[in-house]
Amino acid sequence: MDGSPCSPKLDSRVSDLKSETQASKRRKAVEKTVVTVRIGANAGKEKHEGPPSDFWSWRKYGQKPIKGSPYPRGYYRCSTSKGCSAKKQVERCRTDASVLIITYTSTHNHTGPDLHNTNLNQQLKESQTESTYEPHPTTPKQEQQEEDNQNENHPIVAISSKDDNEGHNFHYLQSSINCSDDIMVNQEDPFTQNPAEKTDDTLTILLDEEPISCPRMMTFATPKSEENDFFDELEELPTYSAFTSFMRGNFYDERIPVVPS
DNA sequence: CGGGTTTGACCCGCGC
DNA sequence: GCGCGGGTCAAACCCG
Repeated sequence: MDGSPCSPKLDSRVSDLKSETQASKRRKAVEKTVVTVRIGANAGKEKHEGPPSDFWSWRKYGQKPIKGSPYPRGYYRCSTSKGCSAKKQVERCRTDASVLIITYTSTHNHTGPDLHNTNLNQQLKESQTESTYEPHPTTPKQEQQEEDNQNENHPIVAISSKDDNEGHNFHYLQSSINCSDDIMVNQEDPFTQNPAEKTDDTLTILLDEEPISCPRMMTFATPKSEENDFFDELEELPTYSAFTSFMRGNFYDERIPVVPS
């Protein structure tokens, strides 16, 4: 990957092009939304707990082992729209494998897959499809093991809003939906605190036996029985929240973070 | 055939 | 100034 048109030298030019991207992607961090998803400890499922997060399509563009964490972090980019710079990082809580930490970076510069339109079914379908993107989506190769341990039963989600500088730029606020109980909105990064404590704490608070409301939404939203079932396992609150929100018609208003940059 | 995933290498920010 | 670690890119491979 270097010999081609992108030799280290050329990189300079590339950097020029991606100067913006790089600049924002680095540590500077732009808008960040951290979503903690708790998947049933060992639900007993062996598929995947995937981070569907939303009905957008995500394409994995990288994966890296994180120091101190036995689990790798996956990097996803929104593939729904070409120019969309929305990204997300999916990683497992090192202290609690049943906890997924999904960090959303940047926002979608496009509307969802026309959820409001009549193609709801299609959207749903897509969303289901994307659910396959998981950290170990189509390739049940190795990590399968890890995932096995935590497949969900009670999807618990904690959403934390992180801003780049100020301290309160935006939030992925999910309105007070049915699942609101299941969703937790934190203002701090789940990782900044004591993973063990916070995770445990936060997640514990979340729904633990009320996954019904969410799954239900999914059900109603997803006419597919097969995928539905399948989805049932991976679906997370973010999806619900998004769904619910969008269902309420405030979807975007609520999710679109306002980044003063 | 197209889209997506995997994997290794490269680049850059940050901490020491 | 150096090293570490994180984040992204790109080519190859795989699956639908």
